Amino acid sequence: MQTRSRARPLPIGRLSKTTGVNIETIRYYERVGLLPAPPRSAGRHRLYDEAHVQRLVFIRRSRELGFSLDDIRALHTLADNGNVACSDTRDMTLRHLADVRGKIASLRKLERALKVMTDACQPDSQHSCPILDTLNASR
Amino acid sequence: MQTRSRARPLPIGRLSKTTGVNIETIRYYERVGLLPAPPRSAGRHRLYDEAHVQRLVFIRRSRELGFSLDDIRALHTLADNGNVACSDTRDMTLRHLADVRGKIASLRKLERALKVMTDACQPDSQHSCPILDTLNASR
DNA sequence: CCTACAATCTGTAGCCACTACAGATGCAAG
DNA sequence: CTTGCATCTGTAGTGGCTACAGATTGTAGG
Repeated sequence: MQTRSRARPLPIGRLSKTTGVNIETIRYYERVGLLPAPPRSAGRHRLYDEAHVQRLVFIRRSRELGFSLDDIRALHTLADNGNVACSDTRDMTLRHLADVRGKIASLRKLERALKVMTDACQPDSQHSCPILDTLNASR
Repeated sequence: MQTRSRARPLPIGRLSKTTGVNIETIRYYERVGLLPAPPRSAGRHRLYDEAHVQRLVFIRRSRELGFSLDDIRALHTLADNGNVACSDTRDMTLRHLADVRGKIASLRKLERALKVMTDACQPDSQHSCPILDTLNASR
C-alpha cells in the first residue's frame, strides 16, 4: 500500500548495491525478460524505481533458493495473477524440494565413495595408489 | 599385463557402446585434449585400441565421482608418472570431498528453507501465499 | 561390382546463468 | 571546463556436454 508518488529513481549502480545483484546480471535479467526494462534518462541510462527493487529482490531470493530463471518467470506470473490459494506455487516448490533432495542423495553417495577411496589411500600405501586403481577398475 | 599383440581396433560407435560414453562426448574429450587422438582409417574414421578403452573408462568413472575435466587431466598426469605414494592423488580427492561436503551442506540449508515454505503453504491458506510472501520479504 | 543404408566425419550452434571484457558515451563535482 | 567515474552496447567466454546439417565412408546383400 506504499505508492507515495515518486521517489527519485536509481541508476543501475545504486540498484545493484541496494539489491546485492551484479550490474551485468541486472542487464542480463532485462535481456532475458526477467526484469522489465526501466525508463531511461536523456542519455539512455536506466532509471529504476521501487517496483524494480522489489522485483529484483524477489529474483535474488528465488535464485538463493535454487529456482531456475524459468521457475522464477512462472512465479512472477502466479504472483501477478494474485494466486491466492497458491496451490501452483506450492506444487512448484514441492517439485523443486524433491529435486534438491535428489541432489543431496546423489552427493551423499559421492561422499561415501570418495571417503572409501581416501581412507584406503594412506601415506604408507606402497606399490600402487588405491584411488587410481579404483578409477581404472572396470567395475 | 595384458598386451597381447593387436586386437582389432574399434570404431567410435563400438567404443561408445563398450564404455557407455556418448559418441559426441568422446569427440569432445579428444578436442579438449582429454583423450588422445587415435589413428585413423584410410577414410579418416577413428580407430581405437584397448588403451583408449581404459582411458575412457577412467574418465567416465572420474566424472561419476564428480571430478572436473581439469581434475581428470591432473589425475592422468599423476597416473602416467607412476605416482606410487599417491599423496597428490589423495590431496586432490580430499579437496574434492570437502567440496562435495560443502555442496551437501548448502543443499541441506536449501532443503530446510523450502520445507518451511511448503509447510506454511497449506490448501486453506486464505489471503496470501506464504511462499510468495517469503520471496518478497526483504529479510 | 553395385546399391542401399548405416556409421562416421567436420563444423557450428545451443544449453544455463552468468561474467568479463572493449570501446564509446553520459553525468556530476570541483 | 575538465576530470574521472558511471553507464552504455555488443560480443565472447565459462563447463561439459548435446544437437544438429551436410558431406563422406564403410559394409552387407544381391
